[in-house]
Amino acid sequence: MFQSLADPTRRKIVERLIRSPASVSELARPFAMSLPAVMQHLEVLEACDLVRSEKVGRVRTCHIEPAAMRSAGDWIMAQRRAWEDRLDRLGEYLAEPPDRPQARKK
Amino acid sequence: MFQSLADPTRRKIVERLIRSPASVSELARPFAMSLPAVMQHLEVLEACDLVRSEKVGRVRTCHIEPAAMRSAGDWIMAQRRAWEDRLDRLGEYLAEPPDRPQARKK
DNA sequence: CATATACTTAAGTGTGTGCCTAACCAATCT
DNA sequence: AGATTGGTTAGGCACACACTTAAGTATATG
Repeated sequence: MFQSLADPTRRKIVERLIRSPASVSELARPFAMSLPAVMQHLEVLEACDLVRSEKVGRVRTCHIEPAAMRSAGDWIMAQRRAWEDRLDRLGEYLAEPPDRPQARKK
Repeated sequence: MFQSLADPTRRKIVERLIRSPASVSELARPFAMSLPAVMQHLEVLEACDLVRSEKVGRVRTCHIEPAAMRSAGDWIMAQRRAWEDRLDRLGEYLAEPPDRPQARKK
């Protein structure tokens, strides 16, 4: 999932698809890149359920599946939250009398 | 930044550092991996400002820098928001009379 | 001073990733 | 039917990445 969003091309594709669904060649047009290359990016995005696509006639239309996006957001938010909790605990600690050994190692 | 979080080892390191700062070898201990390997992960994390570290005596202590984390979270949140806006607009569209050509191609 | 500890640097290796070209279907259009 | 359009498959190539081992360097410790 992060692996997937690690590539800038793929992020651009996501940004594009957020605006509206699009066909493969529509997605490929803005990039200075062969069509197969874009296809492979789409495969990656589909593999992690960020994007889904259906083929009608000869055109495949892709759209976003926001559920996966949420899970990546969740991880980051969880880390951020944990960090803020830690800051809070640090605040409490600093509020206590400063001469306390408590150097408990291992 | 996403590139950085793409690696599971690196995510584990971040999770560990969120709990509290730690030395390089402390960070390395849980992993079945040589110390230099962990160092390289740390370099990546520092390169994108997710982690910072100072050396005192012979031990280097690492801690998180939450600002960078926020920026990745922001991107995801922006996408999520845009998606929700889009759903809203779709709702408005569906509320309109359904017989409208508007097939504007190219 | 000698040894152990905590990193650091350097160099090398196997695998993965992103991209390409070329050839190949399968719907549409004339 | 024949040409065009939209997509797919296959193979290959170059570089980046995640490691490794081996050999440092600097700071404690006995």
